[in-house]
Amino acid sequence: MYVTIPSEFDVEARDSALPLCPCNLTETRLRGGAYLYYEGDEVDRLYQVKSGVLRLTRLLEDGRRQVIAFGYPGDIVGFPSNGRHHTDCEALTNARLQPYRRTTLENGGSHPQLHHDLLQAALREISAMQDHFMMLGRKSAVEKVSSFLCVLKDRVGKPQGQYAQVKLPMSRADIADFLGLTTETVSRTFTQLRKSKVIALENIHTVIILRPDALLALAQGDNAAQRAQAA
Amino acid sequence: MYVTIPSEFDVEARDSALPLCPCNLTETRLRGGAYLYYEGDEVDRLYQVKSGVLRLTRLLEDGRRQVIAFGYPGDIVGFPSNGRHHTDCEALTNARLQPYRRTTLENGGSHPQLHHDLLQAALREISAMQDHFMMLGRKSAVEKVSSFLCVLKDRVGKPQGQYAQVKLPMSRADIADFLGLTTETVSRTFTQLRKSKVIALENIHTVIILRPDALLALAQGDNAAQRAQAA
DNA sequence: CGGGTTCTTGACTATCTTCAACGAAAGTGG
DNA sequence: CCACTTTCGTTGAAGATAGTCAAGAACCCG
Repeated sequence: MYVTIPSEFDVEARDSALPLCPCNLTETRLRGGAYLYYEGDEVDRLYQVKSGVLRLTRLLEDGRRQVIAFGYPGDIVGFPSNGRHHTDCEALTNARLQPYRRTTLENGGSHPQLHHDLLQAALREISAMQDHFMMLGRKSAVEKVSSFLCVLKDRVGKPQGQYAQVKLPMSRADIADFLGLTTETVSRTFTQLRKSKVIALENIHTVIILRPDALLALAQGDNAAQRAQAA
Repeated sequence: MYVTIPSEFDVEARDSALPLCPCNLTETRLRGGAYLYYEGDEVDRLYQVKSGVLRLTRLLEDGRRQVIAFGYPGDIVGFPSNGRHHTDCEALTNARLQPYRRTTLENGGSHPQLHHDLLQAALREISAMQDHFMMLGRKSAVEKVSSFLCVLKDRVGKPQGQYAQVKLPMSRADIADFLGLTTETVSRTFTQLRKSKVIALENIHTVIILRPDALLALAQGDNAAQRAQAA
C-alpha cells in the first residue's frame, strides 16, 4: 500500500476486492513478527495478502530506515529484480498469503491469465509508487499523516457508529519511516489532529475519523483547513 | 533514471549498455521541448531512450510538481497503469527513441523475448523506485544533490582530462522537483560543493567532478566528509 | 507487579523554505 | 546585430517546519 491520491483516470478501474487466485499453490500463514523474506533473498514466490498486514523495509548502512510499503489485503508483495528481493518483509499481524510462483510472473507458462494479472499488478505498483513520490517529496507533515489516514480509511476503514474506524497495526516509528518523518513529528501531528477534533484516538492503535472531509482537505494541502485547525 | 545506490546484490547484473530492440518498430525522434505524452493519455507505445534526455513529471492541483524520473539512454519510459500514462513526458534535449507496442509488454504475442525483457525492465523499475524512496524520505539536501551527481557521473559522465564531466540538461527547478527540494536549496548546495572543491561548474549546465570519492562520501551521509566540507 | 518498550510532550536547534533582490543568460523583434 | 524583455540562477536575510535531545506517561508482557 502506498499513499496515492486516486486520480481521475483510475476511477474506472479501482480494484476494490481481491481478484487473482486461480490458485496453483496453497495458502501461506505467517505469525505477527515473523519475516517472510529478507533483502537479497532469491525470489521464489510472490504473495498476495489475503488477511493481515505486512511491512516492507529497506535499510541504509548507518541505520536509517525507509518503510517502502505496507502490504494490505489485495496487495501483492515480493516482486523480484534480478531475481532477488530488495526489501525485508515482516508480518505486523498474523497474516494469510496466497503464493504465486515467480515463474508464473516471468514466463507465464501454463497460467497465461495469472501471468497477465501479475504483470498488471506490477504495473499498478509502478503508478502507485509515483504517487508516493509526490507525497515524500512535496508534502508537509500534516498533509502526509492526513493522506495516510485517508488512504487507510478508504481501504480498510470500518464503520463505527456514524464514524469510520481505522486500526494501525504498525508503530509510530513505522509510520514515520514510511512518510519520511520522525516518530515525534508523527506523534505531534496525531495530537494536533486530535485536538482539532478531526480524529479521535480510541486507543494508541485505533483511530476514529470524526471529520473525513476535513481530513481530506488537510491531506490535499487545503490552506483554509490548515488555518481553521491551527486556531 | 532514479537515484539508486547500487546495492551489493545488483553488482552481477548491471545493465551497462542498452539491450532490447529486436525491433518491430522504427525509431521516433523528438525535439527538445516537445512532449511525448501527457498524464491521462492512453498508452499505445513504450519507449526506450536511445539518445537524449526525457523528463517525467506529475502535478498537484495547487501547482506543486514532482519530477518522477529522468529518462536517460537505456531507460524505458511509458509503462501503463490501467492502460494510461500517469505522468507527463517532455524531451529536455533532442532525443531518439525506440518504440515498443504496449501489447508486446502486456500480451507478448509474437515477441516472447521482447515481452520478457520489457517485463524485466518494469521489475527493475520497481526496485529502482524503492531506492529513490529512501532518498526522498531520509536524505538531507547535500546527500540528495551529491547522490544525484554521483549517479549521473556513473551513468553518463564523460572523461575530461583527469576528471569526469557531467552535463545537466535540466533546470535547477527540475532537479529540485526531482529531489524534493527548492531551486534555492539546490543552487546553494551546488555553491557549497563548488566552494569545497568537490565539484567545479564549467558552465551552469556542466559539472566537473573534482573529487568523486568526497562526493560519494557526502552522498552516503558520511559525517566526517560533511564537517571537513563545512570548514 | 515490575521492567522494558513505545508514545507523548517540551524546549531547543538545525535545516530548509520563503521572500526579495540582483546578475547572467537566453530569447525576441526591430 | 543590438537593445529589450524574460527567464533562470545565485545570494542574502528572515522565518517556519521538522528534527534532536530529554524526560515523563502510557502501554505491554511476562
